[in-house]
Amino acid sequence: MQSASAAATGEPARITEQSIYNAAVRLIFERGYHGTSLRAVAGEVGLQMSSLYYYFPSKQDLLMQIMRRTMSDLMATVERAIAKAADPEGRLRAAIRAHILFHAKRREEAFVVDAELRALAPANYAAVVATRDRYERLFAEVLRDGAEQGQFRVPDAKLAVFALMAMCTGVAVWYRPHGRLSLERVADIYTDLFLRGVLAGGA
Amino acid sequence: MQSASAAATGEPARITEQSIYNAAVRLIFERGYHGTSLRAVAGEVGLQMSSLYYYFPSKQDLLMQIMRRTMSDLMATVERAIAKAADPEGRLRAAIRAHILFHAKRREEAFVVDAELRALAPANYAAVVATRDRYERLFAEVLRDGAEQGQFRVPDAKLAVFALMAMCTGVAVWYRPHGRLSLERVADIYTDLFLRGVLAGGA
DNA sequence: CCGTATCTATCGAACGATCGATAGGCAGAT
DNA sequence: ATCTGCCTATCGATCGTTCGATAGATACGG
Repeated sequence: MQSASAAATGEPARITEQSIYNAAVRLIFERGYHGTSLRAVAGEVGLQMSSLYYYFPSKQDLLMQIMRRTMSDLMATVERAIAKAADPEGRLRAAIRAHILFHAKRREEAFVVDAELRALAPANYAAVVATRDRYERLFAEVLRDGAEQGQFRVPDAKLAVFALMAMCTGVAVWYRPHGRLSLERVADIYTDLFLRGVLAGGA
Repeated sequence: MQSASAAATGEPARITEQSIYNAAVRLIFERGYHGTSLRAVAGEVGLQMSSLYYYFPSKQDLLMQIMRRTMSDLMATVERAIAKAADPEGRLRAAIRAHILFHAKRREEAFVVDAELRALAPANYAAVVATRDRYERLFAEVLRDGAEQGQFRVPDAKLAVFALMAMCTGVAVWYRPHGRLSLERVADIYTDLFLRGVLAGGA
């Protein structure tokens, strides 16, 4: 008596694996890692908990896969955006926009990455933090380039990146797909706000 | 054989209660609500877990007390800061500074308030969110005042507050007492960054 | 000043529930 | 006959909570 999910043969396994991933993301987003039981994840997919171990070696590993996949996609997205623009201002605008769009479109995953760092085992924590630092350096370099060329005025690039990251990552906390403001509008307002903050010129 | 904590008669109880509060804040800050066991909290204070129930009716209530006390103190601090300034720009500067200083000086408590909303029972969640909304309205009103008087240019006050809150609350995530930049310097940079972003004038 | 009752602050032991993880089996497709 | 995908059953550990007991301080009546 197996429920809704799968009949099973080759391809369906991939579907099941993705379903588990999706369910885990949603539940961890809602309740946190320690607040989410594997039984709840399995129930969401229509499986018994032990069946999850056919796809994932442990709960910790499941979280780690979410983090890895999400961060890798985010990094690639922002790198592509930066590469397309010519000057620091254009690069910064593109990077912020890409970051915000990503955090809105994949808000649950993005939020989990930010909120569940604490739940990682030491080795995993170190790996994720290292990747995050590489990611933040993308922005810091754009800021420093712009400052050298006189386009930006930033007293401290690292601090500015902290501010920017927190501000834009926050979109994943409150954004709702059919909210009062369109996503494009949100991205525009945020980008303008930060750029006006760092652009040279004016008092 | 009771350890370091208390000999017991009236006054010491207050000390014990405060110790439990402090230990809970620290552990929940580090490991999250669901990742923190009451046994760990008790162990930190040198008590048996059952003794905690002499001071707190439940784990959930302990979290709720942390939230209430912290939010109440934060609200009072920012309200005082706003009251002292005359014009919208001064009020905004004062409010941001107060918010940042609070989140740096009481970073563990402040972080717990932001990060553990999900761990609250529905009724508690509603209460805390209502208080948070009142708090954010303090900033929104200053922004709207300034916009009406032509000092600020904000396309959407609510969105600007979201950005500001995320940005400044983030200080509690990374701030360290003896870091590279002094707290005053951090507050200045953040305040300038946001104010340049919302001040009228310039392109 | 003495005995007795009450209060304060803590303990150790135990509760049922739930956790992540494992072992072994079984049905169906290849 | 094997492999794939899932099951049932169970493990030991740990969770939050409750309980009765108790040592020591305090208050009170004679």
